[in-house]
Amino acid sequence: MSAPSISVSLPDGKTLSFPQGVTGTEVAAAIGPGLARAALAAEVDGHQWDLFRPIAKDARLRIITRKDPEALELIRHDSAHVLAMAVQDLFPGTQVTIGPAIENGFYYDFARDQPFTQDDLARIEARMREIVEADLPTRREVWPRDKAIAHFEEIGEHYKAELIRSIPADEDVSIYFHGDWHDLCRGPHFVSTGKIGQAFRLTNVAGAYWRGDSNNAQLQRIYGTAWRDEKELDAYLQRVAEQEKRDHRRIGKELGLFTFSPDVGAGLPLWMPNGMVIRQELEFLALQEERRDGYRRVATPHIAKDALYLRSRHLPYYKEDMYSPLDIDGENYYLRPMNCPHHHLIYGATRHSYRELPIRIAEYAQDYRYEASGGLSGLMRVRGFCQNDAHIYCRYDQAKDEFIRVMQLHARYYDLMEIQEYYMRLSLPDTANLEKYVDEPEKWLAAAEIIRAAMKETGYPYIEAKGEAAFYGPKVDFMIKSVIGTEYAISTNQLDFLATQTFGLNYIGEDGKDHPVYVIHRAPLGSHERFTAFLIEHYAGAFPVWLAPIQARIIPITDRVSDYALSVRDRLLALPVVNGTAGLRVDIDLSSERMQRKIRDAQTMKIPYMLVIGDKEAEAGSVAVRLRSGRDLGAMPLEKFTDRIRREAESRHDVAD
RNA sequence: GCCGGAGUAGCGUAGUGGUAGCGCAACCCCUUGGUAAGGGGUAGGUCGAGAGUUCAAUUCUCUCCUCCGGCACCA
Repeated sequence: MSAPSISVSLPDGKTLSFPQGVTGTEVAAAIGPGLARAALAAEVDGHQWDLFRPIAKDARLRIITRKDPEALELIRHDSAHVLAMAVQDLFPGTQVTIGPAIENGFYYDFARDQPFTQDDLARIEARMREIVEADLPTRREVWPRDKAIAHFEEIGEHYKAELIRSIPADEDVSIYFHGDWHDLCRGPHFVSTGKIGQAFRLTNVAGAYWRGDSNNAQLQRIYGTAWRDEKELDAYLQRVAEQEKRDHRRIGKELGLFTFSPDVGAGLPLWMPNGMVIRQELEFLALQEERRDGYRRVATPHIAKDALYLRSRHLPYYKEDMYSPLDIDGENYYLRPMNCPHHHLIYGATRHSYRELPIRIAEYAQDYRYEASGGLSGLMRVRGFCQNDAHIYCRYDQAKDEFIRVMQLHARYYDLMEIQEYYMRLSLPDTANLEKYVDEPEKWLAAAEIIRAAMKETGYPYIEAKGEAAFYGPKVDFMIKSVIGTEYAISTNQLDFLATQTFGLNYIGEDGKDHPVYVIHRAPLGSHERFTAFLIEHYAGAFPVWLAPIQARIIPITDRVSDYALSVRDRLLALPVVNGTAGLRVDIDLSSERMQRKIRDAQTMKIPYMLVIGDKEAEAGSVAVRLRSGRDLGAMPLEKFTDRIRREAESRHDVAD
């Protein structure tokens, strides 16, 4: 079979053929410079999945089939256009703005005074299906910029006109027509609306600022999801349903992990006994790992005077995001939003020789930030949280190796928690917006170099992002994915060259003189709050033994064995466990319910082990072990069970079921 | 903070301009049962808070609180 060719229809009715992969430049040369601007239809004999592509630079004209990753993006982008068509059809006077393809689907932002309702959404979706059914042909035109501005102003599309105004004056713009409807668009698009297919859904309406700026007017954004076929759509909807089932807010309630109260305040979680177990175990893990890496623990107050944050320079940057100060004896005390300044004071309290460095100061520390009310979300975004914080004070020549050690510490945690997918995001200052950062260009460059070198050396995947740095230095965030693929920004690490100035943090070098220290801020486990939210989703609440709030529940079948069952519990509670903060966590169900019911209750609580005890077990001095997977291990001597559960708790690795 | 939606018992929910039901959980009784819901009964509500309209408000209006979906923000 010969490769399909691309035929280009010219305005005068002639058709030219090109092989696949021809570039826009080549086509332009063949049809003449005058025509390159004209309407251009690229089409392939007998092929369903061709597309329009502007003749520009070296863009390749090629056929996109359903197998191409690009096709999905086209389906979504075309869907956004069809959504806008449907909306303008049903709600005249609504202005269009932008509508891109995004992960899983698309959206379109509209300017309209009246809000769209759920009912409107259903009507719009129905209209979209008709437009797809009608299979309207796509046509591309290239207009001079000024003509486009005048046109869109004339038809009342002021947002579009504004968009075009930001394009350089000598550039042309492309306009895509689907039937009579048209929109400014870079393309490409399919040749007709029918190519989208019907595997799409409108999902929700939301507010969104024009051009992403909260000083601008707010538009109405309609979101949709779109796929190649029903099967993909169903799989996606199922994934969403699974995410809802694993939602940490829901499971947190079901398992009694944490709660909130309007009387305490938004974003201030109350940790319940079961949730506290997870916090304690995480903290104990950090304690062990950090001791291995030479950290020393400190404890510092939750409040400080404004003087501290003026000195650290946090106050001017973040005043709006801090709780209002307490006025005590005429002085302003702030709830601390971070621990860095406190730790700096500890470093600075003593003179340090170059021989002592690096000095690593660690604290699981409670912080308070007055986060915007609309951004709060379960344990993911809170106003009171407890950070796995530490600061490393080191020499310039040690910074890279220290940074590498920090990243390796992350990897150890991820390994332990079976986090397969993660990457680092290096955040540098936005060069267009430099007033947000400390003005020390050379130090920025030097710090960025150290971090890049460290990241390269570890070999973990990373990306770079502009404009996300801390004001005092570049930042490396770790992004991790749960088993169902949701991404969490879980840990943040920075290389700080400012603290040495603001807090006078130095060390005495071999030459007997003072030298500045570099400070590494790091928090591999992030906060208890967010990390727990992640773990809940990751494990769907079925925590491994070392984290499980209740590790084993004893289920006596009859009252006759109550005494034996209680003695089993007491023996389990008395066992020392090396890694556990307080031995095994075991309870007993002495209610008069039937055994089946007790098993169900334990299952619902996702307790790893159920120890069923009846006359036989009491007689033999054994326990019948059932796993939450449903597997029945049968009766075994208590010692055999304790060996297993202790090994699991101590190693932090469950035996495979 | 902004746009939109919501708040009824511990949890999940129904409902109405004439002050509320259901399921699960809780408690009591019967049941002593061998691996995911035995049966019966009892109790539990300032219908998120405050104000207004009304003869009468859980229901309509306003303000506040809290939550949800986004946006903006995220040291």
